[in-house]
Amino acid sequence: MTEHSHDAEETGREPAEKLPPRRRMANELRDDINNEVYRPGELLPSQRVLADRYGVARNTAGEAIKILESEGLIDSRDRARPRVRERRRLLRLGAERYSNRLREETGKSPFRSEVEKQGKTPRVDCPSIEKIRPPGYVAERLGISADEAFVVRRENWYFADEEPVQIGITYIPWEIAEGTVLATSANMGKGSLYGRFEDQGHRITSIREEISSRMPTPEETEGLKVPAGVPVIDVVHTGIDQDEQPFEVTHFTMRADINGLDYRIRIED
Amino acid sequence: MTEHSHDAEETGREPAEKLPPRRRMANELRDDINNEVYRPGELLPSQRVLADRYGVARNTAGEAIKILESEGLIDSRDRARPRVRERRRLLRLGAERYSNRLREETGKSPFRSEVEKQGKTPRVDCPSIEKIRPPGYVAERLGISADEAFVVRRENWYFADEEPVQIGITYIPWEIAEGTVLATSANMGKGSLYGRFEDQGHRITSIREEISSRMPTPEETEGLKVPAGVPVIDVVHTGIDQDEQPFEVTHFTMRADINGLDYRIRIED
DNA sequence: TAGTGGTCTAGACCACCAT
DNA sequence: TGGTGGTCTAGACCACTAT
Repeated sequence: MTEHSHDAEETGREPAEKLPPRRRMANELRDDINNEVYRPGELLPSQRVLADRYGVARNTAGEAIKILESEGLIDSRDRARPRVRERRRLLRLGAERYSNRLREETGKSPFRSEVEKQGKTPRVDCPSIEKIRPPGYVAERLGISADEAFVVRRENWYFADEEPVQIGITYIPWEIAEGTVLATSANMGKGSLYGRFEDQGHRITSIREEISSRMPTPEETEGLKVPAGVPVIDVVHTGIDQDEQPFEVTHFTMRADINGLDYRIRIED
Repeated sequence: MTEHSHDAEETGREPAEKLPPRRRMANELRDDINNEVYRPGELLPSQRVLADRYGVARNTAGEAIKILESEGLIDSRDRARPRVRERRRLLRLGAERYSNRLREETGKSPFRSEVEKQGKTPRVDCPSIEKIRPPGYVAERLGISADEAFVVRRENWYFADEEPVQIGITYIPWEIAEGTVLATSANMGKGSLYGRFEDQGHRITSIREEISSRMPTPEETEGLKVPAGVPVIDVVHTGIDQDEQPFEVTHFTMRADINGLDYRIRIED
């Protein structure tokens, strides 16, 4: 005697009743979640209760739940009872974040403004600055040699209300960074990073952003606290100056449940 | 006497030996994959062999493999032996695909050009055209009422070498589509979709693209044949005309293992 | 036909957490 | 302290696929 409503099932799914138990169970639970029988934030019944209700072994119930988890519908942090995942508002990062005027007016970094828009407190950490050989894809985009050139690698971690949100690794040709705070200091001062590039004669004029998505590595899962069933978005950003020269590459890795991108682009004729 | 090399393990990982077997096993297999002990495209040993080698039950070996699968490192299509996944070249979709000049010159849709660049054969299917009430987010972007207005909904499936690559759902205000091929025909003729908009007096002048990423729904997994451990990218695209009026919204859903985005953007001062 | 992955079961032990 | 999820095991049956 189940308590849920599967009366007029009309989801156009599979052969229907020939599914293996864990999948049938996952399907019904998914429907219940989508129909808000279980609401966002709500706890699911325990595995033992569910196993009983569906007439399967506890193992099997656990597997059904794991299916939903991998779809991002359910959140099983630690050993807590699984909850229906709540959809989160996304940070919407756009290209205006590079606007020179905006930067000069507010002196504030785009990440900070966007986080504050959500009433949260931004924090940016710069745990390391190194002089290294550039990775191949970076050298390529900067138009330098991966074997001969050096770059400064700046690692940045971005937080909203102390929750890790994204990582950004910035690579700067050594010729540009040498002798400046770009090569030495975590604190970029007024106008932030792009303010300093301008001091060096590189005013950001256009950008290239290459976007892709994938599942996180275990290190990223750990560091960014990415929940199960949530991908990351990679953005390889190249800053280009008034002479059409690339002067900086930043590789962002962002939790996809918190971040999105929002571009408004003029179409060249 | 294992055959693989875990001599000088120096991955800065966990408490090391206190991990549960399935996780330890997954870690070692992952290292082997990253170190190309198992090469891309190569078959992994069978679960029974692995279970033996690692001294665990077959179940447990299977779970370890499932972990790597969910990370996108391994491909277990159907019941075939799992293979180390090969990284695929991405279709790089950019904003120049909306260039009016390009369209007029080649008459070719941007998707087609990009697929042909990879030496593959593009195909676009339009299985349905309907007149409906717009979903809320579409109405919002078109600046119309979700309760009173109608739109034409055109569903498009994109293939490369007969492999499904992405889906695009285009919504067009009824006022614009009414009485034109936009509302009736799968075949858009020369200049494709945007050619027809131009016939109606809407020349694409700027676009807005909102990008996010998530795991696919079961329907998408099925329809797009998304392998396990691969996310999808959502792009909500809004076309804006010479009068700054939105005239079309297209919602793309793309397999993230095949598609990427590539924007070059002028920074307005 | 032999081997594979997919799946299920029943029972077990653990660490953790709220009461 | 009792219930939870996490995990492992050993054995089993199935459908499919290579040979």
